[in-house]
Amino acid sequence: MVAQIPYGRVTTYGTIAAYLGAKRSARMVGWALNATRDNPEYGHLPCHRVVNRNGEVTGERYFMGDIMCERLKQEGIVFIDENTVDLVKFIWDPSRDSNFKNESFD
DNA sequence: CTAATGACGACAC
DNA sequence: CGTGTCGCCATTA
Repeated sequence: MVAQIPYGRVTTYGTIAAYLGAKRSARMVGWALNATRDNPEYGHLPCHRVVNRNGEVTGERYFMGDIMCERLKQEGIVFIDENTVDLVKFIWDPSRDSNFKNESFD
């Protein structure tokens, strides 16, 4: 799912969880991403494009250092704060992406 | 089995 | 709009 996030866009844990049908499992999304951390298979995953509901790049302090913020800025994401992106402008809603809409995640 | 915890979210103040 | 609470689900102690 995270791998489908378009360049220059971000999405939130809740959005992903909601789209997968697990609206109340936002934490699980973070947990899932955490699992990819030491998993070489997902090493290339654009996890820096996943932020929390407030647009805060919380994972930054947790494990990737400044990598996440730097890559986001590099992609044209506008930060409204030290570690907060302009979620209103760059939020990516999977249900509004025609290329992604047809994927099945039952 | 119970308690605590987390890359979180919604809601009440 | 910052802070406090409670809910969530999987994992771990």
